[in-house]
Amino acid sequence: MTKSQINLPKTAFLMKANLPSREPEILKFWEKINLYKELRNSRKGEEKFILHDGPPYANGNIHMGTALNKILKDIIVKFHQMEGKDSVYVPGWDCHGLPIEWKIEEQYKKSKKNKNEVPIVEFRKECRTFAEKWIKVHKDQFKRLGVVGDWENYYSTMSFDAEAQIVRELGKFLKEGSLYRGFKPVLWSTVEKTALADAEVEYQDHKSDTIYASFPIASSNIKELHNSDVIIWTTTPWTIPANRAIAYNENLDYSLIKILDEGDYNNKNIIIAEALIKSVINDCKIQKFQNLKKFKGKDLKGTICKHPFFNIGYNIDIPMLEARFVTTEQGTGFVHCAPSHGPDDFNLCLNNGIKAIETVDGDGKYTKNVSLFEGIHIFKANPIVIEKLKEQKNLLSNGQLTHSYPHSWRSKAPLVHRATPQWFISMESHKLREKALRAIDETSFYPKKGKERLKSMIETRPDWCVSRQRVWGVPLPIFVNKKTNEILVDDEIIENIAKIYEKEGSDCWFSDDPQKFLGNKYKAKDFEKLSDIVEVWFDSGSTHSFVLEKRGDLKWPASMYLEGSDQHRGWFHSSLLESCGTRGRAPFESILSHGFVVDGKGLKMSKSLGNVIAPEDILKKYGADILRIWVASSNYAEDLRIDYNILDQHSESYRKIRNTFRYILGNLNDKFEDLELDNINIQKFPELEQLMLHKIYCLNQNFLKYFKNYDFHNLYKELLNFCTVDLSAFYFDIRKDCLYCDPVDSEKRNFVLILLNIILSSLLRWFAPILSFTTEEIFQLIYNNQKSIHLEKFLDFPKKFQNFELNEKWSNLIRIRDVCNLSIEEKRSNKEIGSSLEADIEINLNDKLFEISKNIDFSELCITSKFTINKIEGDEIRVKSKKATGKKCLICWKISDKKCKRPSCNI
RNA sequence: GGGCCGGUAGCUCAGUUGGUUAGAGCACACCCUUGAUAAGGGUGGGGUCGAAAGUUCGAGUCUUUCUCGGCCCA
Repeated sequence: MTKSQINLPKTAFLMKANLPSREPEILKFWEKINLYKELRNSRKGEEKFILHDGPPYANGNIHMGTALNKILKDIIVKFHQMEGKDSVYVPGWDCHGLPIEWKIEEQYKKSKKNKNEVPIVEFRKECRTFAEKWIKVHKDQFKRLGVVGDWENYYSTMSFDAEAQIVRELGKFLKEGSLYRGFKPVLWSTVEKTALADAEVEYQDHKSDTIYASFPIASSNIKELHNSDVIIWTTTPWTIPANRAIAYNENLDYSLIKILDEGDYNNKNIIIAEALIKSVINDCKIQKFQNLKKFKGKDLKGTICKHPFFNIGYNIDIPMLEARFVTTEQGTGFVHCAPSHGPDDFNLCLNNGIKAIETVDGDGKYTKNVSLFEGIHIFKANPIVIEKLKEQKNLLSNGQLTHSYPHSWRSKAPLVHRATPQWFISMESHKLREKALRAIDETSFYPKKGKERLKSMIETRPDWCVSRQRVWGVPLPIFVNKKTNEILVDDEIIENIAKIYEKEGSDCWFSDDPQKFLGNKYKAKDFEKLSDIVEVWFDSGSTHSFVLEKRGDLKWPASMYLEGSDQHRGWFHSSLLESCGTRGRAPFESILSHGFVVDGKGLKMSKSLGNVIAPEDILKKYGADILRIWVASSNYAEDLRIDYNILDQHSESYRKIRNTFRYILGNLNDKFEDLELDNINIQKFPELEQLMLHKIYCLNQNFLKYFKNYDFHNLYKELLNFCTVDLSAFYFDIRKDCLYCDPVDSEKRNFVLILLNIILSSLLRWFAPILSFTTEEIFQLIYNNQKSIHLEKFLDFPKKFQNFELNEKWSNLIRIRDVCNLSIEEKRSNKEIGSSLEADIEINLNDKLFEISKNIDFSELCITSKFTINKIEGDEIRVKSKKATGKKCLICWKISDKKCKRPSCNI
């Protein structure tokens, strides 16, 4: 009977969230109302916030890292939208490149198709179809996470517009002169006269000639080394003419040895690694020698050698360079470096300003760049090199060795590293490095440490090699004059190519008459058309040009780029260089980088460890909002841990939040009223409500502060604590009495309802960017499927909510309340009382606290039936509790001797 | 192997320029409530701050070494 006399909460909002099945319904709603379009309309003309999407590679299902990335982007985009900005998100995909080529080749292998017999254009079409398929898959998976964006008009690096613009971008480097032709070693078959990819290489045993050769030292900081020889060991004697440097390891110990045997090396001093003395002595059959001196590798710094052929036209300095790839596994502890014939050699030399040149032609013959050897085939050169070394008395020993060596899987012929023409963007010629470093300084980084990371990479990186000998990509739009060997630099031609690509894509480069691209201005027969493609980092590094600049709904530069921390060497890096080279500044105003997803113990996820969790598993078991909580509550500056235990904990927090909403909705009976916060007359409110308004105001300030720094884990924690500490355990608990038992027309109760409205309205907005689905579910409930929460703005709380004086007073009252709770708990554990409503508390306070407590109803505050308050000296707070006496009111459940103020009190 | 970043309760995170007994929420335990009930309240236990050494009157905080992990490079 009495239940009908009180106002118990009633709501259609169920505690059971059932997110895995409810969320797809909400997705349908967003689709139905065309949320993305509505979002744009709602912020027309407002300041733009553009988070430019780093394109994922269109291949394979998404994993936790991608999910994290997209959710974090979505959270940020939504925050800015709710802040009132026109916050546009255009997703994109990276489509060209080797991984897709491999997938298609794999399919060929399965169906026993020969790739070489398939026309390039047909092959490329299959790559395109493959990428399209995965874009579709990704799109659905991203949408399911609650990510809102322009999914209908996404961008891709393989769209005709993109391919055209990439050509224009390259044209800019070409015109400027910073794009130059250099040489870089690739694995080459002299039989097929072609470069081979790693996947096309087979390792087989091969018998090689080996030599120990001398490089006489010309100058060194170590006195004793003057007139000594550095000894190197190699299995490719034919690369000696191309030698330009010698590598050592600064951590190794080296020894200077005097050879006492008769012969060319009689009384000669040589240096080798100490750890390899024995093996060299054995190998070279040295009988007698003497140890002269030991020294550290690092002391070799600055040493310059002469080429073994310095007397016969090779009068060049051979610097000694520090390199970590030098080990004591084999050889002498010194590695001979021919930048044209080895990747290690190439990189080391490039970093030290020594460029590779074309030393061997496609057939395997030395070019005119190699004196003494021009025209000789490299596979016939070893005996000649050995002979010449002997002649010059720079051959310590030679022999043969059978070892594993790369061969072509098709012809089975041994392969060589051969410097082939490649296209580079210079870091120095037009001050690209300087521009990029300046641009980094002008960029905000979240977290700050990203700045140094990117900077140190730009500081040391070599020139950017942008050409690849593959087919699935944008062709390098370059013609070389057959007679003069000069590169054709002409804006008109570049623009002509771009225009053609805009219409039909870049496939035609491989199939159509070259004259099509050259127009009437040049004759195709005078030029060689390149068949290289642009490396894919240039593609994605150019997205700012064909997405941000080209679309009217976006702006250049982007407000933010947001990716995993590995992209400091990837997309952040390539975008920075591309943009600084073509536009003199970064394409972004800020960079946010996040760590990697690891398992609950901090280990990386791997199939073999069995600790992989797929986003799909989480969506099925928990729902996207739980995953979004995980993103928001994790510190993305470090690696992010995830396992089912962690997710369980977050779903518990979710339930707390959900129940907070449910309490409000229940007491409002799902009837929500929009209130004009400025019109609220605070003075009329009970103090407790005034205190809550102050707390809301402060929370919002912290909220804004955290949001400004993209500090979501602290922001989320603040919101969660508000729900648990301030609302559930305090305000809601205290106000149950008023909400349930006071008459519906009571003034006090109405004030409480106003507060609940304000709290609901605030919480919905604060949480909306994170709990995108749940806040929408509630919004639909209170607005009867009218509009979306995501179209709303954050509330602007009037300054008058702030009341530090009141807050100070109430923090003291809460301290008193805590002591009361302790006292009540004591009685409870003695089994004297159960519910706090059975208690009668005697509160003794010192002067100061007594003063502020005068008008306070502690029985309301501490949810007891009775209280008395006295002034004491000595202690600050002292509370005694006893069991309250009297009868229990059936309405408010308070125990009293006399009738309470509730109308139908039974006492 | 090198460079960079990191390790604070079971979990997610706070912890100012070194300064009382290292905090919060969740989880856990016990109790209460059954009018927030697939809820709610109260109380409580829980930490060698990755390890060791050093600087200092005093170190989670500064230095060094080690260890474990992550990213990038080789």
